[in-house]
Amino acid sequence: MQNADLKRAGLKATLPRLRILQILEDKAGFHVSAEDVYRTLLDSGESIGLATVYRVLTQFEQAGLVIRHNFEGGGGSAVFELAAGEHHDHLVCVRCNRVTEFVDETIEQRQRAIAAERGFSMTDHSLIVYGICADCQGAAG
Amino acid sequence: MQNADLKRAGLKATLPRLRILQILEDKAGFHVSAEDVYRTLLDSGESIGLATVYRVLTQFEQAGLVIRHNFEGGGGSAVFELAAGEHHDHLVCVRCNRVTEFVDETIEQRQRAIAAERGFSMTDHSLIVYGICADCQGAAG
DNA sequence: ACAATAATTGATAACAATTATCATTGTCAA
DNA sequence: TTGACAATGATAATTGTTATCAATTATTGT
Repeated sequence: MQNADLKRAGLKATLPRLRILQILEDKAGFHVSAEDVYRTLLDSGESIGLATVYRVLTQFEQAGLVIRHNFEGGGGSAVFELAAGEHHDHLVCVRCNRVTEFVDETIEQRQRAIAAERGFSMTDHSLIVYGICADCQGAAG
Repeated sequence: MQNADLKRAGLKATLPRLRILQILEDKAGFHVSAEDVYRTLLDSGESIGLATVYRVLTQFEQAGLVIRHNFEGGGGSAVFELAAGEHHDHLVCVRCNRVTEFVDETIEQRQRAIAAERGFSMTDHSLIVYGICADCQGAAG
């Protein structure tokens, strides 16, 4: 139950937060911007302020519920995804902006090793491979 | 000679461009923002417009002379480094923002393999490991 | 070297994404 | 239920960056 997820994160279970969490779950596996969330809520008849969307997404990020990405392009806006599940890296199509996820244990190990070698205490890491996806290669371009 | 570098990139060898290229060379290995470049020029008595700095850095990026990064934090501003030399990835200290570079052929290979497996034609990739550097771990925190 | 031509510059306005402000509203523990 | 305090939302403010456009400067042919 989402209510509990929020409490666990130290956040009061307010309507806007529940709504936003719901949307993120509905779009699990996708990457949405604050504007996307806002529009989706307005379109479904809900009333919410854009500032609240930004605030809540930031709170969710700090609580570890969602992950924020700053992919190249994308109009410069950050995108968010539910943090549920395993860590993963991203393949981003520079034509259609579609995002595919992947996990590679060899890369994970090497990253840990490299951080350790240099005395870094790793807090996070971000690997993004940009390219043109199979579909977009087929299409004229 | 920098003059030739610019010509080769299809850019006229103007004073602002030469100055900015010089600064990037002086700070080779460092990562500077547009604002940093602007301030450095003003401090050394040069006269330049901020718009020109942004424009020139973007042109340099398109010409392949510099690489733009959007690290987390850093006030949200992009940083640039001279593209001279080999491709490399980055370790960023989340405390002091210092950036260390590294190359790992195993990771490079896996990335290529992953892109190929999914039918992606890789155009670029970005790997950033965030953590706390040895110095900052030593210091109180 | 010099004038013509087209690109470049710089001051500033415009922009987009995001954050701060603050009066009003909602949540929750007692 | 109610009081205390956090959350919301409308909107102003900020920040990093890009567009505008008249004035300036680099190249090219002579």
